[in-house]
Amino acid sequence: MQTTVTLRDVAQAARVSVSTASRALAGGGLTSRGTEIRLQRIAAELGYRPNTLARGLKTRSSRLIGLVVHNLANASFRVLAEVVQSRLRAEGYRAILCITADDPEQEAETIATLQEQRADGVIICPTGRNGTLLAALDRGGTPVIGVIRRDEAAELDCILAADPEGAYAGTNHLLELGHRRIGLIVGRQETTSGRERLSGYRRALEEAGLRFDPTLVHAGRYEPETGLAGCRQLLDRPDPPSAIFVANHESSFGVLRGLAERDIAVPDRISLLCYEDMPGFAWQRPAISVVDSGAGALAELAAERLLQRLRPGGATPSTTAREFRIGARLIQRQSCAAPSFQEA
Amino acid sequence: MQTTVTLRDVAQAARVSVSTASRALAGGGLTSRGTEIRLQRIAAELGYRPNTLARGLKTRSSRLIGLVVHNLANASFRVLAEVVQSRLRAEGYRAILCITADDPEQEAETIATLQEQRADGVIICPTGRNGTLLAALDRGGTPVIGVIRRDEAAELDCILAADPEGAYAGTNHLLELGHRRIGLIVGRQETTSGRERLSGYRRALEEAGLRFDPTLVHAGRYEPETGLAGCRQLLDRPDPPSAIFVANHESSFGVLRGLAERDIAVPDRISLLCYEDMPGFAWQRPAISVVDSGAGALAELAAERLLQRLRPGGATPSTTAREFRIGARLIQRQSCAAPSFQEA
DNA sequence: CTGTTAGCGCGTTCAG
DNA sequence: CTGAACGCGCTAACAG
Repeated sequence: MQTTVTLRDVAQAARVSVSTASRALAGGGLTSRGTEIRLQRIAAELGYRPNTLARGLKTRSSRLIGLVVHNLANASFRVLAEVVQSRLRAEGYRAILCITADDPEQEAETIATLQEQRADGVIICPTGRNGTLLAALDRGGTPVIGVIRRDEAAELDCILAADPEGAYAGTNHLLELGHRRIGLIVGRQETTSGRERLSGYRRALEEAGLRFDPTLVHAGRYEPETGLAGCRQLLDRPDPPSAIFVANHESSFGVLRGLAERDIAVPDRISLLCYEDMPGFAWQRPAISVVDSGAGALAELAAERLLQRLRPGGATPSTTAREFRIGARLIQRQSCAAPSFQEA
Repeated sequence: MQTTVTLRDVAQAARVSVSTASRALAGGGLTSRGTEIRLQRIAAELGYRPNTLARGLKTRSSRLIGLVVHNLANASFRVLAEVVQSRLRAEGYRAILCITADDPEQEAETIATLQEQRADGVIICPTGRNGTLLAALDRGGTPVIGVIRRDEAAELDCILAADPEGAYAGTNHLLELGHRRIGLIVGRQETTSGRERLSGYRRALEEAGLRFDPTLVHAGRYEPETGLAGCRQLLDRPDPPSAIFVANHESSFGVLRGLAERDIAVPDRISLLCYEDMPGFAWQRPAISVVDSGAGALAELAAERLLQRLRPGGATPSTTAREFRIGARLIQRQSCAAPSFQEA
């Protein structure tokens, strides 16, 4: 059954040596035009498929790239996976999907496996606890590109979102509309993005001459529940904010629910601004304004950067390890408006 | 730099032959306990990582599984990817993520590449145009499990959703609430799920003694736009339905929008029932009732079935190729109610 | 331009 | 229980 037709079979059928067959099929013009097309034909007839394992053993390149993310529920990771996969495929690479659940142990195990698999490169959103492993991998010759979060312990190429600027721009937008009390739902302060978004919010406030009020800030895990809890807490205040900035993507649904359960009209009563765009936001009613962190562009740059280092003579890490930022973009839809008089 | 430590290095350091080292690290008790743990230690010290490529060349097994889906936006595909990836990893396999965009050409190319990569198995949601290729792959010894859609041309193991029953149950639910005119937004009739859901809807209607009215049915591409167009069309009728069953997951957002833009109260004015659960539905206001097609269970069964065939002595296709159905489940939330008197 | 030779790193016979 | 030899399928030296 298992009719694995090998290069030798093709060579024999064509009455040439294996190496000639190899060269002809590689097609670099290392054989005469005649034998080249003849071998192409014979190979096709026999249904020959080169064995990537054998080739990889020889060339020390598996054409496999590790794509390591925390999950696929987050819109950014999803876009990352789709874009990276497609860009890599165009260059003859395949992506191994690795999901870590933001768990250092699973991440460590994943890195080890990727090493055994002789992955040619890795694109990873790090947990931050395995920087040493990642740095070693990179130094060992396997390019590693960090995305979204920076691993402080590793000197890696990394592509990040412009979170400080994005949060600043978003907050500013609300400020310009006239809001003075702006609630913030933000991610855990142990993460880069959590910290950076809070700092952008804070800077905008202070530049506008407003006092930073920590009680208006609700930092928590990346889950809808965080948004619901934060939203309720903000609404329960004697002096609720006139706008809420949900800078923790996963929490958006929770906030939406929190607002709806008290029949709070958006944007008439409270303005709502979210972070990281996703298809659902545009279809909501009112359509939700967002700070788009540019996951697509980030993914493309990550893939490009990796591919560049994969090409012969590609940049080595030590000389060039650097950080890129993808600009954030404010997308105005219908969920933000000037505060009602009552609040002003 | 590239300090690739090989089995030979380990053997030399331990002053044994390569084969002894191999056996010791395999750990099947083929060496003395002493050398076994000694080699384990030395290997660890040297940071030895077996080369999967070389091993695969020898054992004819890459430990790689092709995971082929149309996209990652669809909630079912997302769950499929997460679950399959995790289940496979537990057994030492890795998933290669392949996205086809439901395009037969990309699918064909993907299958070819997977063959070159010597994937040990494939889990695929087929486009339906490459059944021959898939069947050949399966017969060639690489187990292929079809999911979600059936490829008519290929005699494959496949795990499908219970779409006829799910649509039947959903429609019945609305019928029991007292609805008599139920609009249906459904997928393209070229797809199994599109046809089966329509037929389930139809059967429920007829069993209830109602005439099937094709003008209440809007079949279209798997996109939000389909839902918006269908919703508008239904609402524009002189006799609009009192309930809408959105049996095309991607269209849900569009229907939600269509309802909202005319300020139609759900479920007071119109009841809404969707298909395939996702986190967002529960967080909506009102929370959306759904027919859950059980993507998680489907993914688990697909992985399990594949693993089973991968194990030595696993079932061969010809003797056992069969179809599984994952039961659908109605999840009642708040978007369905009895029709208002005006409609009855 | 083509054939011959030699491994890539590992698992697995076959002797000892 | 251990070592020596072979080959998985392919590419890359080196000759001719």
